[in-house]
Amino acid sequence: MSEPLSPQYNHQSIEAPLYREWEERGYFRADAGRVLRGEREPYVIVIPPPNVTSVLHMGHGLNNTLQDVLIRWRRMQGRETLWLPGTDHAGIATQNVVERLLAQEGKTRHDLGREAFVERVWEFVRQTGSTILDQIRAIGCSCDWSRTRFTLDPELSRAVREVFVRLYEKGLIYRGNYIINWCPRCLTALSDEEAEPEETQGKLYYLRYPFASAVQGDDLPRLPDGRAYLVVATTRPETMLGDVAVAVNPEDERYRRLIGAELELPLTGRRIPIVGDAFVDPEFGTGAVKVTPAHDPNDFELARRHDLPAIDIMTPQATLNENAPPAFQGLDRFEARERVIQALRGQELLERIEDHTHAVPHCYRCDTIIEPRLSEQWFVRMRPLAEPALAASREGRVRFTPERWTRVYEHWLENIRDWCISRQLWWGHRIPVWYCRAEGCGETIVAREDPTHCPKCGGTALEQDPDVLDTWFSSWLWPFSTLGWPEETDDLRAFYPNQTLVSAYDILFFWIARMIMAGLEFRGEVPFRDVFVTGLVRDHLGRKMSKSLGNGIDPLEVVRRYGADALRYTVVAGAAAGTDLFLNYENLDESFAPGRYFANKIWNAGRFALMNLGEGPVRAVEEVADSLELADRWILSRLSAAVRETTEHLENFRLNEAALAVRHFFWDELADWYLELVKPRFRVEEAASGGDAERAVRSREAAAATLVEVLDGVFRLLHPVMPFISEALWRRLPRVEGREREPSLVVARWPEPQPAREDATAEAAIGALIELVETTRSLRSEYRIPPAQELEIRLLHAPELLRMAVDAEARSIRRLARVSTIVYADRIEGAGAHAVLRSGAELFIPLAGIVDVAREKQRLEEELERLSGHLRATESRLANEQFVSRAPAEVVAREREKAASLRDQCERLRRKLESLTA
RNA sequence: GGUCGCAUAGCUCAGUUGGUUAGAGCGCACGGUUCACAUCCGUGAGGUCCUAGGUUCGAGUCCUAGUGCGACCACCA
Repeated sequence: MSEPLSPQYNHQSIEAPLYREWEERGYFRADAGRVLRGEREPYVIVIPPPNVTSVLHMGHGLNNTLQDVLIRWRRMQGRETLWLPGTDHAGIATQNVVERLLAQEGKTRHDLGREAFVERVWEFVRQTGSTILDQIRAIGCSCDWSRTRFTLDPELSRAVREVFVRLYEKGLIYRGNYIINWCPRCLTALSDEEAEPEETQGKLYYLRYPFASAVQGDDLPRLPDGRAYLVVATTRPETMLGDVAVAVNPEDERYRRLIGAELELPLTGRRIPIVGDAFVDPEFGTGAVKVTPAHDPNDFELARRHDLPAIDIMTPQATLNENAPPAFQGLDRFEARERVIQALRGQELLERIEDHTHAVPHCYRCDTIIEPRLSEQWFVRMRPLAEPALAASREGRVRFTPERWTRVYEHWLENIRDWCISRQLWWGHRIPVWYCRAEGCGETIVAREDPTHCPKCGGTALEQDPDVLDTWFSSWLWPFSTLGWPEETDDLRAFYPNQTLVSAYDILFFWIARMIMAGLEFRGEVPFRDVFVTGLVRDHLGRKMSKSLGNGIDPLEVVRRYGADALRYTVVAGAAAGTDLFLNYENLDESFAPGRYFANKIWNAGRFALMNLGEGPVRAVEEVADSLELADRWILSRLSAAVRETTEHLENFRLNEAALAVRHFFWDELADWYLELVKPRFRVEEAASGGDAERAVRSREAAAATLVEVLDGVFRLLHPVMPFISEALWRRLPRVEGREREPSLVVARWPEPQPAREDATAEAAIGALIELVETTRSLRSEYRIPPAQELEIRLLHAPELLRMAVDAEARSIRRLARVSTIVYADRIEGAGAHAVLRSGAELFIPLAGIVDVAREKQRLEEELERLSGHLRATESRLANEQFVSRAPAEVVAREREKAASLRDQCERLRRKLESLTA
């Protein structure tokens, strides 16, 4: 308690021990019982589970800080608060990481075999699995670590199976042969959301397909050998080897009569028909489309309509297979493209090549170009799940902040497509489907428990589906699977639905929308009432932070250098709701300056206050009410306003404004003015030597009581955003007589506004005082008066409020403005600096010999011009009858007051100018 | 192609239902060894609130059009 505080805030010695203590005392742990007994309202957030192999990046830093602010604030409000942490097994991402490690040993997963490989991944996950969670601890997050979950935990796996079986039984899960997004590197199917379109500069190739037999018509172009041909345009010429038709629009006059004719597919010799289909856009390319059902989703649909076969010409690795002509077999798809073009050109079958920009889908995990591929996969029928999720947002049962995300969400649901959920991976939840291999049986078994025999034929030759589920198939259950579902646990009853979800917009479809669907389907209730959508973290050039660009910022490095609080304040204050946060990775000092400076300021202001307060207990403000001085009443009033503002901002998810409001109060009001104003009152001996010792003691007592009260309040307001520094200083506050204090700010109560302490008189008086000091300083700077030179100031027309403040704070004014004498005067003489204050007073500083008349005159003229401009505008407004009759009364009244005051000020300035000229 | 968002100080952004003389942080300039803090203190410069119309007594804020960015969605091969 009594060790001196260092002038620099040393976060390293403070943060880790405090965090350990909070955790040990169980402050972060939620108690379902208190909710179920009706003792407390719950407040629950589930963390967006980071990938188990990931390391903390600034996106986590931002997102988790925002969650912690909400959680800590609600906890202080007395809610039973649960912030449930955990990690995601991240199917493809994790499998890729371990496969890369194996590759370094020169092995593939196939060398190990499935079982050994999965064990290897588990080993890796056990080793690294808690890294990211420890990093989240380092930024101060108050998660309930006793409830940490992993999407591959047995309980969560059970929920996954339950969901699969229920959906299957309901007919919402089916297996089928469709075109899916295939990653030839990861060797797995992907969902539509996992295929990321990227604008790509490509080519549009115009190919000539000769007619197989003679056709009528002179208008058709002909090859040198006399055969007529049709031109088709494609971006992927290599797929022509799998063409089964050419389609044209039946309305297209150019081609209508050709429907039914046959073409000879070059390089293969196959005969393919020309079909008519309204899908074809006559405007694009030549208006004739090659149809490749096995390698394009549209062609696949078109082929179904026309009963055409699909010819798959590629292997899973996207090399050409045995269905391609021998010359192309084994070639990679892009190499094949070149060869096909060469071959066609050789036969004069390549018409031309154009540049063409189009969106090419890439694997969201490895960025390989997706190959649309025909294969048998499992799907979820989404339409029936989407309807209730749409209704939930339309009826306001789930709300998005910022609101605009509602439309994005609804648009996606309105156009939802079935979800491909099977992945050809080894790491993940195995699909709970078995096939009976018994002769002539072929039963498909979908079961919660592993079956031992076939329920149809009784045979035991069962084979489980080799595929695993999309990793998001477990994440979408996160808000309730983590609470024990499908068991009807206490946690589930107490903490579902959750209250708020905090997530970046890039996983709106992947995760947020699907959670809402799952919550409604399996619990009949939205999983959370509010979705707080955060922005992304970008670098100063606006690029998303990423490993490959090397433009990332390591939050732990920031914590090490400036402390968690500096990091937290910077990101909270810098991230307006829903907008991206820009940070310069090349200059951390600058990027994190707001938090760094503020933390230091808090530390020093706190240190100074504590030094003055000493160790002894102070009296409660209520006990010294009669001794409170103007400044005390002012700061107490301001505190109440700050409490109200901060709370309102938090309630509306304007966390940045909340942070700024606290900063403004702390720095611009408490530190800059109140601390300066009370300084003299803590020098009792000095004050007492003036005569009235008893009065000096009482004044000091009042100041101490107020200071402790205000610091206590502001540390509480500060705590959700800057938990460490606020707690460290708060604990050192002297005891207040007759009051119990909570053991920690973590569990301290959130302050309430105190209307009884709001004091318009004190606010106006101290406000006028501040203006006086600032104007004096400004004149000093304007006239280049040396800082050390003491001034005499004269006040004319000083209103009662200002006199009150000047009398109360004469000593402080002398010090803060370096003024030796303050005189109330009714006239002024001689040269000097002159200003009209908003409070109505006139300030005059005699400066004979320093101020030259010409200069002062010029300044006054400028001032007069400025003021009369405002006056004219105000008067014209008041002259407008419409304004006077229609504007709210208080606005008009305010305008009238303003006009009167401006008129008065202008008048005085004019007189002063006259006297100067005379 | 569709939808949405953004455009305010050198930079990053606030500005909540239209209503005092449009704000903050950083940066910049000038001045400061006042016993909490130079990660500080003081003072200051810097804005036709993208453009053009409109609604209104009143527009940074609402409407329309345009320009420029950005994002998301989408089957033009």
